[in-house]
Amino acid sequence: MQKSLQVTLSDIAKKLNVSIVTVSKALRNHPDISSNTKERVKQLAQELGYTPNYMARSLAAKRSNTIGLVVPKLSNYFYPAVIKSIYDTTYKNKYNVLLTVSYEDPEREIHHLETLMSMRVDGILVSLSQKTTETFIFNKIKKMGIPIVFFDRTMDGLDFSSIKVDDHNAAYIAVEHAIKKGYKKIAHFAGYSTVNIGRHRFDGFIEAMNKYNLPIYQDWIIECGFSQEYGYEAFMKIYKNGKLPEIIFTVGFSVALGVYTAATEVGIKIPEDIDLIFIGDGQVNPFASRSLSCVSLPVKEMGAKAVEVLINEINNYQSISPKHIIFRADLKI
Amino acid sequence: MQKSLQVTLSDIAKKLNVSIVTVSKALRNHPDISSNTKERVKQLAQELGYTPNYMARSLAAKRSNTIGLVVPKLSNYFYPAVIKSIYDTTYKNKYNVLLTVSYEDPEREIHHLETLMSMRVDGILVSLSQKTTETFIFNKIKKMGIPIVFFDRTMDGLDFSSIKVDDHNAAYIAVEHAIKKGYKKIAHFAGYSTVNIGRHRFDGFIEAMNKYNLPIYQDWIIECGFSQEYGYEAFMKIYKNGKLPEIIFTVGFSVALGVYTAATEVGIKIPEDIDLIFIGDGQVNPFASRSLSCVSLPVKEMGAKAVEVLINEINNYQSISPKHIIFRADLKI
DNA sequence: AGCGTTTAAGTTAACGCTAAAGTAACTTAA
DNA sequence: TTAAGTTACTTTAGCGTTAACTTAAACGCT
Repeated sequence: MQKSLQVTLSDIAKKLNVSIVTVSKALRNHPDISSNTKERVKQLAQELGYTPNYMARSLAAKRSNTIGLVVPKLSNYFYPAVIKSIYDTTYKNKYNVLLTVSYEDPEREIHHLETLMSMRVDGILVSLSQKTTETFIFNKIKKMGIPIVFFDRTMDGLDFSSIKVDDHNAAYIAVEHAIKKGYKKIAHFAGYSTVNIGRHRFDGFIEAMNKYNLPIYQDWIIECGFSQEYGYEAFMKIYKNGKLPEIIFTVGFSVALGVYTAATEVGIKIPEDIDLIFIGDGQVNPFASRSLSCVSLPVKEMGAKAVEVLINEINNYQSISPKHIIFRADLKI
Repeated sequence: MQKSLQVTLSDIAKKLNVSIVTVSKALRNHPDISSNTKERVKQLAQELGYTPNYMARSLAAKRSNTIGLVVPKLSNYFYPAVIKSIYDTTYKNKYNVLLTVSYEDPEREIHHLETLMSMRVDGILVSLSQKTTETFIFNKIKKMGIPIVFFDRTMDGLDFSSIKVDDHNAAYIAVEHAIKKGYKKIAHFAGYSTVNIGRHRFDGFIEAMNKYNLPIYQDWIIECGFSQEYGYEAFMKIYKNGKLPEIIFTVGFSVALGVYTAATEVGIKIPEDIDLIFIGDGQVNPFASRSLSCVSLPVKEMGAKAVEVLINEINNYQSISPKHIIFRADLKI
């Protein structure tokens, strides 16, 4: 119990009277080694509680079999869902993931990116913080030969692969669906126009309304945040105004939830009195029983695709040209 | 551009005509080096875009300045909130965090723990998956000399430090508060009794009821899950039964939310017709405006304490004796 | 028997860095 | 005046692995 706490290849080698390299190869199932020796090595490794040292391995092998992941936050259903998908995909591909969270802070984002570089990850997956403006770090990463793939929150003008959702189209689909259901008085509880998602979805709303020549009432367009409280407040606001729409299209699930709460509170039934449609971002739709429609983002597919593209770039680093993949949302009725 | 992509200490050393070690020390602010040389080294390192190789550093220094974190999931407000707190605390202490998620799967949990060991983290913070029964891995980690601290979800009979919340007491406080407000007919929407949290909170409920000699109606005790849908269903169930309590004590925030939704849907006002009290787990209480009470867990404090205890064990590895810290919840009115 | 091939190892030289132990040139103190 | 620091470096020796090469024996074939 006083001995060095870490069991190394050399410990195993000595006990078995073979060379260190033989042990290393045996544990990695290298064809050089006879199945007999492999067995003996593995057996002893197991007994001694050998745990490979990834630091040493990565240093020697010049690859870490690890990818870095930077997300802006963990709240909201979206990120946990994408993360799950990314985890599952990397797990299948025998990569490890280093997950970091920037908490929407560009400084931390850079810090994490530096750390991932220092850990010599083989590739990096990034969803940018909302306030990120500085691109210096990404060029540095590129110079180091580490491929990056952006997903969801990307930045224009960067020469890296990106996986995005067509928010404009998602909103368009939602509104078009509402229109085809026969609604004409359509309200939109939008996200902040300063945020990409909010803006794109708003634009999609406008496009659909224009396409079908429907009037847009400013009173029914409420720019609010993405969370439940905002939906609640927004609904109360138009409720007090008195003039009610036939359907409300909300930027996201949480806002819809807020609307639902507010509406039931004042005795308005959903979807009978006022219908509701929203863009879902990963969560199971608990409204399903109440036959609400939603446009759902292919969250799982996005995560998987991001990993796939990244691994591909890792394996063909010399010859990559940035791919830009845009997912379209599905209508769920 | 064809040159080796990674800038190393040796590159800097050659250009400055000093030894590698001088560069290494200069960058780490070692007192051996004159401030003049330090400046020159740092300047050049910056220019060349030097990024330290943590693999090599950890290997040589035999410490990684990194701690591993294993949580069972990312959904529910609780974990993201604790993670944030852990991040903030480690950041201040100049440690990096490797965050992994077991997704309540013991197999993945072990996989992640092995990975963290292989990465030679200096210490590990674990919140167990619900299905974990095997303790072999923890003893292995101990043998490797890596300290572990459990938080929130711990396991009895393990000789490691733990940071917990007194769930029993939290429930007791909640129920006692209800009783002191004058309520006698108290319902409890409980979590699964197979889950620690659910059981402990249930016990706390029972204890308070007994203490104040209040009758417990089986019909008002509904064992359900921890999420919104369950709260909704549970409420509908007692609503259909016809006999309504004065106040409902729910295991968690989400269940309370479900109750609220269900109640408003059937025209019962909260808190006027039926009051509601719950145990909050990190989320801001959006009911605040409606003057509901909740018992809130000191999530932030827990995360910070867990890190503090772990770092202490890292620094005094030879002489540690497991600490068991139990946080008590606060009543928020 | 002689030759190429296969199998199952072993040897050597890194990977990029740091701790520990020098070293040489200057101080300082009694 | 000289032993004992101090300052600012350098040298040496790894940390635990792996890639690339070398070696030795055994095998099959002509």
